[in-house]
Amino acid sequence: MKPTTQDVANKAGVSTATVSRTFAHPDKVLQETREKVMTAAQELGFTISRSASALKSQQSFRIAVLISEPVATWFNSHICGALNDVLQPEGYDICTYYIPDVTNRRQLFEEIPLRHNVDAVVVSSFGVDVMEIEDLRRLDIPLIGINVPVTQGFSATIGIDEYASMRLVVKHLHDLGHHRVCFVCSELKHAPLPYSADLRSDAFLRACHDVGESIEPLLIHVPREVDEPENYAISQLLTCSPRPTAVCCLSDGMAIPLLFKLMRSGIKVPQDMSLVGFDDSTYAKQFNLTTVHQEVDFLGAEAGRLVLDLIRGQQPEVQNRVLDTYLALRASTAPLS
Amino acid sequence: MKPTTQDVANKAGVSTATVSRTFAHPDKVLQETREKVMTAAQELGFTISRSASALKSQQSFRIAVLISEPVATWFNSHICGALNDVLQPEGYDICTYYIPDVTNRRQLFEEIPLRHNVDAVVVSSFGVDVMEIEDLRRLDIPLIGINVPVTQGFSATIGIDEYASMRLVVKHLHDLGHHRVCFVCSELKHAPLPYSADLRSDAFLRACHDVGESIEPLLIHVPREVDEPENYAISQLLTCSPRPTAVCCLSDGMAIPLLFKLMRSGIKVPQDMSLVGFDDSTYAKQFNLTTVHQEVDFLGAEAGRLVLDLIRGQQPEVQNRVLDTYLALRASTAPLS
DNA sequence: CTGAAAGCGCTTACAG
DNA sequence: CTGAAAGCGCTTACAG
Repeated sequence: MKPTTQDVANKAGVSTATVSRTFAHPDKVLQETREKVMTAAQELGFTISRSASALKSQQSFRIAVLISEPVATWFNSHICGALNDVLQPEGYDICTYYIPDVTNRRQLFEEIPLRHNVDAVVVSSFGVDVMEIEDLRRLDIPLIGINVPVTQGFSATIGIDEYASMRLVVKHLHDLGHHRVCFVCSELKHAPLPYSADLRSDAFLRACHDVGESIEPLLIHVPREVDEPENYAISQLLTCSPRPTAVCCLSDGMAIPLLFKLMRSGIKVPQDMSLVGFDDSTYAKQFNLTTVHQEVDFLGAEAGRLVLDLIRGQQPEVQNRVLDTYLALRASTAPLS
Repeated sequence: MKPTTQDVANKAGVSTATVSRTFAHPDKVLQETREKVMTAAQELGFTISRSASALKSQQSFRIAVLISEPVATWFNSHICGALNDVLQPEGYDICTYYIPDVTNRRQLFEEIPLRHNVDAVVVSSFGVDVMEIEDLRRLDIPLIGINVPVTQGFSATIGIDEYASMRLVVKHLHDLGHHRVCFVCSELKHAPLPYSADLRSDAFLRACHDVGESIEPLLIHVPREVDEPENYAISQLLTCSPRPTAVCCLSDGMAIPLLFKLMRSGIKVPQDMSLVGFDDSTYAKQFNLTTVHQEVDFLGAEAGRLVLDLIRGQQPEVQNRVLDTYLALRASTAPLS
């Protein structure tokens, strides 16, 4: 009942080879023949079987995306959406593998049946250690990193520059006359991975140092197990003496609730305290939050194009590409009064 | 170089049939044999080829998820994540197809190579018209609806009851003594589909009607093309005379920015105006927003289980399942003062 | 440009 | 419980 290349071939009066070519390499088929085949295919409601194509052509048409936080997260959902937008039209499925735990992660890497079942692996926004990279490289397929802290071992990477980004923030606050600047570093509950948070707080400290003596950096580190990180942070902030006049957050996900809680506690933003986020994610604009904008959809789309290039055996123009971020200047920061 | 069932069979001293069975139906293989096979497989780094399994067993191990808004949306990202969590361990990939336009949507339905390339189709949160349902039914695979306004034609559906949910909201505001209650209905820019928004505002009106004469419903309809819906809504609200004392929003995505803007414009929530959202999505809790809570992860997971049941030929216990929602009572609503 | 033919790596009904 | 064997539906190198 289900039509095959054979059925189409019969109907169009050609061989199955020609039917196959019509779909896979239309340019290798005479236009006239192509039209006969397409007509026959349409009438039969024929579509190429992915499994058969895959088996024969030794591709799986699947791309694994490794994530360490749930998909239902601002960053990951945008990355996965953008990857899908680029890869689906080219015939590739994206398959997300959520690997929350760092502890037995290497074991998980082995359990995921990646071997010969995916055409490329994308690592989204977490650090992969040397051993793990080796495991992945043994698959002998392209390995693409998005916002990975260490680029070594990857076929190609793309991401933002944490340090340059934090420097934008620190510079801005410095220009506004702030001296006591605090960084709120809240580790995501679901991302118990060593790098990203540390990386950004390090970047903050380095940026403060580089901007000059006049900045007195402060760090608030919200433990992972805390239920209401913004309340924890605010308590810490209010007990600082002297109180910082500007606060940077690891992400908008921290900054936005903090903004709300500060308003509630009578601390005016930006009059009493300047506040800066990171990501320019949901609501940042509506809440007038000054934040670091990262072009996450473009990041995902370009990563998708890297995947395609590498699968097709083309070396990408830039192996480790760095995307610019910019400071979205809004009303949550103001000169020190 | 790539190990096949044949290689494993040779190494383990069994037939390929036994290797295959060890992976597909371990219970049909003697434990001793199973162990031999697994050892050989491990040593060779063997994994079953999905394409070959798929081709031979006439399954595709792919589930299409049709969405009308981007994945990078609160609802869709949670649904896709939950579906993946349930279906991936069972060997199924979920493939999201984003169908934004209602205009040539039917054509798109035909272009998506679903035929024989997916084992089930999930429609997430949009209305599918009669013709489209027919197209999908012709695929002759399970058709599952999540929060679909019309359940007819689906193999099974699961979702919340819009009317019951809005009734919770209206009842609550009524109990608090509010009479002039406004519903802000902002159509999502990316979801130019007829149903969901209309459905909920209808539900609101019906709920108002049913709760009694004393409620005077008001509707603000934010046009799709408006750039800053919350500003549009607030302008409309402030020009109402007499001004409504309570506002319900189509979703938290509207309510949360509105809450912020109201605070900014000196209108105190809840003292001057009560505010209710819908979804209980990101930040709703942190912002003390009274809202309708829908258990979106559970919804997605249960939909995944429906998919599995139907693929396996089992009729689900309930064909059209309705999940309860509840009113998350928080500080954005208060008695009329 | 097109066709005949081999074969990708599994699965499963059948026989033992 | 296990094996021999057929075949799922394509693709592609080769020949014409």
